Amino acid sequence: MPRIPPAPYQVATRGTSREINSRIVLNLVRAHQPISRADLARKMGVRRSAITLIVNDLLKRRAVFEGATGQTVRGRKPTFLYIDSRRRAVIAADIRASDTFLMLSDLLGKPLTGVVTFQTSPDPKQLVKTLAARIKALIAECPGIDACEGIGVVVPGMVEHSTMKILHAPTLGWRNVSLREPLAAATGLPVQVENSGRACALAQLWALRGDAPLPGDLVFVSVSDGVGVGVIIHGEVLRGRHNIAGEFGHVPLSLDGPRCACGANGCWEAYVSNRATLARYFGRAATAGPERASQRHFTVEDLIVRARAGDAKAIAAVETTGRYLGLGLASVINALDPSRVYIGGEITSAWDLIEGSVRSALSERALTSAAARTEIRPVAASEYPRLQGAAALVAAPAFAASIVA
Amino acid sequence: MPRIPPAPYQVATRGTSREINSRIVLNLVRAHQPISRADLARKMGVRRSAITLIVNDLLKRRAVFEGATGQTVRGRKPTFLYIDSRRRAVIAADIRASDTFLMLSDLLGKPLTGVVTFQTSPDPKQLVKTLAARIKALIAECPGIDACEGIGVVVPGMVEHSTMKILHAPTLGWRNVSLREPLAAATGLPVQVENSGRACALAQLWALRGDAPLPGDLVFVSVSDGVGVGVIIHGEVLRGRHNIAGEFGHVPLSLDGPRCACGANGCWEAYVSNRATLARYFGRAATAGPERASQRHFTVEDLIVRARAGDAKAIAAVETTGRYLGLGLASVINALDPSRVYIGGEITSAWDLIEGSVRSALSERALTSAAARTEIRPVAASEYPRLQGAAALVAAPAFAASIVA
DNA sequence: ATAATTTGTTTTTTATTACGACAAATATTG
DNA sequence: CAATATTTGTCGTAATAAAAAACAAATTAT
Repeated sequence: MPRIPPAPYQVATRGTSREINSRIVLNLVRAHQPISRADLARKMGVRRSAITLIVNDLLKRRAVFEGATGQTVRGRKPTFLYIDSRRRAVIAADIRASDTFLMLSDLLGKPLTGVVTFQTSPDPKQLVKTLAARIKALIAECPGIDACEGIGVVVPGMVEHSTMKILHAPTLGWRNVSLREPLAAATGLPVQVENSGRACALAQLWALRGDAPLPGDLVFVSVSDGVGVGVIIHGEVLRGRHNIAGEFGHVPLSLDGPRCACGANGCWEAYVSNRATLARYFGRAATAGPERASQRHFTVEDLIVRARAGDAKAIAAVETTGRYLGLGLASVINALDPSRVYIGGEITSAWDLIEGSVRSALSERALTSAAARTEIRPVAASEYPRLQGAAALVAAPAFAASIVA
Repeated sequence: MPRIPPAPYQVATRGTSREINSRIVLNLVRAHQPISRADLARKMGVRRSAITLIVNDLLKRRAVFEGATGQTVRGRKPTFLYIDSRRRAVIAADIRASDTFLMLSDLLGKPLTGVVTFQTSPDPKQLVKTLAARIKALIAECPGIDACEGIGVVVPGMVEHSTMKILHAPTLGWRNVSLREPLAAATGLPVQVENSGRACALAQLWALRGDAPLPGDLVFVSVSDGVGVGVIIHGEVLRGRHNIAGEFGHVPLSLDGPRCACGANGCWEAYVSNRATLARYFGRAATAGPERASQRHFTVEDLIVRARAGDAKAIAAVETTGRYLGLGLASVINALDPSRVYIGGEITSAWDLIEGSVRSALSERALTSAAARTEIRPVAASEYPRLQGAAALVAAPAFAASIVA
C-alpha cells in the first residue's frame, strides 16, 4: 500500500502513541458500546493496564462514562463503558427548497425530539430568524440537556469549506449566502454548514457500528430536486480542491440530452431528478429555476402512489427514472469502485418498483460483473439521512482521527 | 476534518512513534536531498538529538548514506544525507499492445540505462521468456549494481490487486493472465504488476520533490489505445473494492455514441483513444479488438506530423479529439475536483495544438469557473511516465507510510 | 589566538508501553 | 457452605523513546 505522506507531516511526539490509542478506544466504545475494559484490551491486543489508563483519562474528560455491569459466564462482572452522550445534544437542520427540517439529537445521532418542519423562506435573513427561534424553542422543550455542542446545517448546494459560505444553491436561488455567522450570532452556538450529499455520506460512515468487516469506500447518492453525491474514500470525506468533489450529478449521460439547471445538457441530474421524473410523467420539459411552494401541487410521492395504484404512465415514468439512475450509477461505480452505494431521496420509497431497472441498466455499463453487483442500499426518508448528516457534521469531529503519518 | 478510523485500526506500540518519525525523515531526505541532520531537525521541529538516533538507524539499515559536506555562513559544516540508491536498482517494464519497453532505474526513478524496446508477443509465455532474457541482459550490462529490488510491470488493463493477475487487457487480447509467478520464477526477483494509469499516478505523486505546497488529490489520464485513469486521493492510490477504480474511460459522453471496445456505447474512450482519433481522420469507424504490428502503418504521431504540416483534416481530427478530451475531463474534475490533472499519451505531443479546444470544452461543462481552471499538465512521452510508474511500483513501498490511525 | 557559531553526540529527565503480579468479584464444585 | 477457578480491573517495575540540556567538534570572524 504505497502511501506517500502528504507534505504537512505530523511529527510523532511523546504523546502521539497515547493519542492514537485513546482515539481508537473512543471509537471502539462508539462502535461497540456497551463494552468493558477487558473487551477493549482483547480487541486491541494490548494489556488491560494500558486500557485502564486511557479509560481513566477519558472518564476524567467526560468523554465516556461507566454504566451498568455486564454478564460473564463466571468471574468478576465487567463494568460497561458508554459514550457520554446523555446531556450533550446537537441541533440538526436540513434546508431544502420547499421546507426546512429541524431535530435535536444526541452525540451519536439518536433523535431526542421529533422532527420540526416549516416552510423555507427564500430570504436568508428571514430564514435565520425563524431558524434561531425554532432552535431555541427546541432546546427549551428538552429539559435533560445541559450542553448543546453546535448546529449542523445541510443545504442542497455548493459550500466553501473554509468559510462555510453557500456559494450556489440552485433550487434555493442562493448565491454567496452565509448562514454561519448570523445563525451563530443569533443562537450563541457554533454552526457547521455542508452540502447535503457529503453530509449524508459522512452520516452513513458514522452510523457504522459493531464488527462490520471494514466498509471500504462509500458513496451516497441523494436524488431530489437535484442529484447530490457524497463520497467517502479511505475513511474520509472526499472534498477536492474546492470542496465540490462528488458532483456526479453533472456528469453527462448524453451530451445532447435535456437541458440541466447547471446550464449544460444531458447531465445525469437532468434525467433522474424529481423534476425530470415528473416532467416525464406529464410529457413536458423539466422546469428550471427556484422551486416554490406554489409548485408543490404534485410530487414524486404522489406519482409513486399512482404507480402503485396501477397507472401505467406513472409506472413507466418511475421505471425510466430507475433505468437512468442505473446508467448514472454505472459511471459512479466505474469511476470509484466503491464497496457500497447508498441511495436517498423520495424515489427510494419506490425501490421495489425500480430496483430491476436500476440493476439491469447498471449491468449494461458496469465494466465488470463484480462491479455490476456492487451493493446498493436505499435509505428511506423515514431515516432522515440528511438530518443524520447534519448531526454528524457537529458530532463526528469529536471522534475523528488525526492523520499522523 | 472528520476521519473515522477504518476498522482494521493499528494500535500504537512502543515503537510506533519512532517508526512514524523515521518514515518522515526518510521521506524528507527523499524530497530534499541533499539535506543535513540539523536541517531535518529544523524542518520537523524536533531536537537534533532525536534526528541523530533516527539517522543512525537508517544508516545502519543502509537506507541513507552520508555524502559530501555542505556550506554554511559560519560554524561547523553539515554532512549531507542521501537516499542510498546507488547500488540498488529497479526494473521497469511497460507492456503495450504493439511494443514492450524496458528500463533499469535507481530507487528514485532515475534511469540507469537507456530504454530497450521490443515487439510484444501476444503469447504470455513467450513474452515472459523474452522479458526474462532481456532483463538479465540489462542487469548484466550495468556493472555498478549489486542489488535489484524487483521488477515493476505496467499493463493496459485491469489487474487484480491481491494476486496481480491480469483480469482483462482488451488491446492485448488477454484474460486472466498471470505474469507475476512465471516472471518471478524466471528471474528470481519479486514482480509487481499494475494497471498503467494507476502506476502513472503513483509515479507523479512519487516524483514530487522539494517544498511543493502539498499537491492535494491528483489524477493521471493516459490516452493511447484506450483511456486509463489513475487517481491519488489523500496521498494514496485509489483502488476501490475490485482494484478497478478510475475507469473514467468508460464513463459515457453520449449513451448512443460510437461503440467502445468494452461493449458499451459512447464511452469517453471511444471518442479520444488513438484509434478514435485516427478513425476520425480516415472517416471510418474505430476498429476494436487486439491491435497487432500489422496495423501500425499510420499512428497518431504521424497524424500530428501532418497536422503540423498544415493538413486541415488532420488538424480538425486532432482538435476534435481535444474537444472530447476536455468534455471528459470535465466529468473527471466535477467528480473528483482534483488539484492537478496529468495527461499522458501520444496526443500530448500536440498539446499546443489542442490545449485551446480542451480548455474551452472543459469550461462548457465544468461546474464552477474555479474547477474549469484546474491545472492540467501534459506529460511528454520522453519522460516515459509509464516506465516511471513501473519503477514506482517497486520503489515506492520502501518509503510508504503505514496508516496508524 | 580568541570568541562566536553551527553541527552533531551524549547524558539526563520524563512519559508511555510492556509485562507481571495482585486484589476484587463472582460462579462452580465438592 | 467453604474452597477453587475464573475473570475483571489496578498497581508497580522494567524497557523504550521523546524532550531537554549539556557538551564536543568544526569552522569562520574578529
